[in-house]
Amino acid sequence: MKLALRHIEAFLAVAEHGNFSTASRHLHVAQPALSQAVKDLEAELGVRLFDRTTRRVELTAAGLEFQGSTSKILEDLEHAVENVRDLATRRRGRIRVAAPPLLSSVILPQAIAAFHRDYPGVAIELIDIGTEEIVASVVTGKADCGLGTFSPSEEGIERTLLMRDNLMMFCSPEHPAHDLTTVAWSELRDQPLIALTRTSGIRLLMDIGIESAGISAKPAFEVSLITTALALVEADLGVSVLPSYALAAARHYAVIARPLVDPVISRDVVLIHASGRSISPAVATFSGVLRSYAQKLTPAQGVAENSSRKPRTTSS
Amino acid sequence: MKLALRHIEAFLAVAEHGNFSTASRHLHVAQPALSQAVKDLEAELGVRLFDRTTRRVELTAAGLEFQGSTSKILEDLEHAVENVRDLATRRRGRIRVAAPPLLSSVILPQAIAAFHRDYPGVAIELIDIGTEEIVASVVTGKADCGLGTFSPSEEGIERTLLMRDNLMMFCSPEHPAHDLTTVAWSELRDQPLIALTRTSGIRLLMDIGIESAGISAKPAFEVSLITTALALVEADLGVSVLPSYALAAARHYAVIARPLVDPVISRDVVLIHASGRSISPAVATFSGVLRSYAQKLTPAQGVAENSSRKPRTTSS
DNA sequence: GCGCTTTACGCTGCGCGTAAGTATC
DNA sequence: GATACTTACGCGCAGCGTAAAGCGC
Repeated sequence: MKLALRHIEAFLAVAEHGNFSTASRHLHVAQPALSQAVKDLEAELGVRLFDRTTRRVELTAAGLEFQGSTSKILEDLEHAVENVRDLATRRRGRIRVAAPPLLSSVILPQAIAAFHRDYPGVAIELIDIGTEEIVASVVTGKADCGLGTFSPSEEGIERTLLMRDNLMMFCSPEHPAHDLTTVAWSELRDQPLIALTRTSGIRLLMDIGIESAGISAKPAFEVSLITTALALVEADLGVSVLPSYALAAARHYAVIARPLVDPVISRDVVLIHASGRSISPAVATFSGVLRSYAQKLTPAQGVAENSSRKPRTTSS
Repeated sequence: MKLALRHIEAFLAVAEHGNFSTASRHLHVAQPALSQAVKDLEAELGVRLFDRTTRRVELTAAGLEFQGSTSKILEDLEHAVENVRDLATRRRGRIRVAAPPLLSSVILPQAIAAFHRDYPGVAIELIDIGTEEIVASVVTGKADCGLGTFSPSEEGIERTLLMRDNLMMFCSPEHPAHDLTTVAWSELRDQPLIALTRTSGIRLLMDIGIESAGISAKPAFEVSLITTALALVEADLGVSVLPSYALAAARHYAVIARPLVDPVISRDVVLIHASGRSISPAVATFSGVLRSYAQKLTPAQGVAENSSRKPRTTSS
């Protein structure tokens, strides 16, 4: 014979109701089933738990003691189950998302805000670190998921494409390029370049573009924050090379953007999580929210300027 | 689907061992049974508890949390079961036995000592109160069992005969009655009587004997303690009427005893417990110990004197 | 290819419900 | 005699074990 929760539940129900009949109705079982269960439990414990005639049912000393301990235990178990179910239903949880600075300030804030509206119990921790540290964070488990652009050779991660975009040139509306539809990399020759620091993934792509165009542009400025770069561009101190989704970050600046061609350098922004490790329900849902926000941003692809501040239309 | 202890146990075993195979051996079940149990549990909770490939099995965040709570809960349950089993095996428990002063000092000390040797974990509470309060104590549950002589009209109690004995006259070895085999109640006429107080059950029986003999003996002394009565008897200040088992209490006194006849007044010493209420395992065992000690005392029936102090034999 | 987990499948036995029995008030 | 617990009995299904099939190393 073996102890099971049904035994405890039967016992507690009878103890609480003071008789078998109402307890059986409360448990949605036939009354003889309860008699059997309590009998089995008593046999298992070797003690009589109830003093019962056909007229009265009341706990023995042993039963009283057993009720005290088991009722608390069963309550704790309920809470444990409830707590882990809360994880499943996203009523509770934690998401640690690692992302590079640009993405942290562009897509993530809105996505996090939207997710938080729907699942206020889930704590979101945003780890804004350099792209090169993101894969390591995810693989070692310091982060649950990560955003960015990663080399296909990276191992131990699963990828989900969020969006694909091309690099664009950002410049002041007064810049001579403002009437161009596209800008070739070679046209950056002799332009004062406002570049991101070398730890940036974008900087690496920019260097590739510049090299493939056969020019050797030397950055006039090197900044780490995209906002700094945009401010410098707005002041017409030079041009910058940024992904198209930087437009979202640029909407408070008087800047325009033009697609860079020859070559078109595209960049896949993906969501990654550790392969082999299961994604938590909260992360799975968050991933979906992120995708939808990324798609909202994707139509911006090809938009060449910041229309909110400079209501001037350019041919796409 | 319904949560059962086997699910929790399966989960915890796998979590502890880190793989299904060794866990299954440890639980003495086939390995697929574990897979099924864990799978069912995960379905019930709506969360994946393990990240498992065929090569590695490790807890998810949800699983880790669930392990923390359930392992403690299952441990508590083990303790609860163990504790109530201790009651069954008499490793633990409590016996509250109500007894009148004489019995408290004669049979009970030895029986309690013997019981305590075998079951040191059982606490024994000796409630020495007047006979008239004993039934009430047992019926109301203030005591688990009671000793004494009770009217057959008493309700709500179950009786177990411990011993039957007759009233005897106790006197000094120098008393004229020392060469009598028996003493008739009528011979108590004009004897200075050392009586117990009216709350004593023995006193009631004595009064019955005196009345049936047609004499009207007026007590010279009224004492509440049997030891006091024996001391007075030893000092030859009078004779006393006591049950034969009082000899056991009298073994330190220089007193002799003679059976009282015409009529022989017998007294059933019984163990009682509340009817309808189940007797605890400890009380059941204690009852047996008491019976055996009472039987050891019963041969004393008819022994007329204290042989240890006065090595003189009297015809039975 | 080996060792682990999972899936498939048949069977045993547990536990439920229905029905009859028993005891208490 | 009414009511509530217990015993008896048959059945369905949960859960186990055996066997076969994925799936990583």
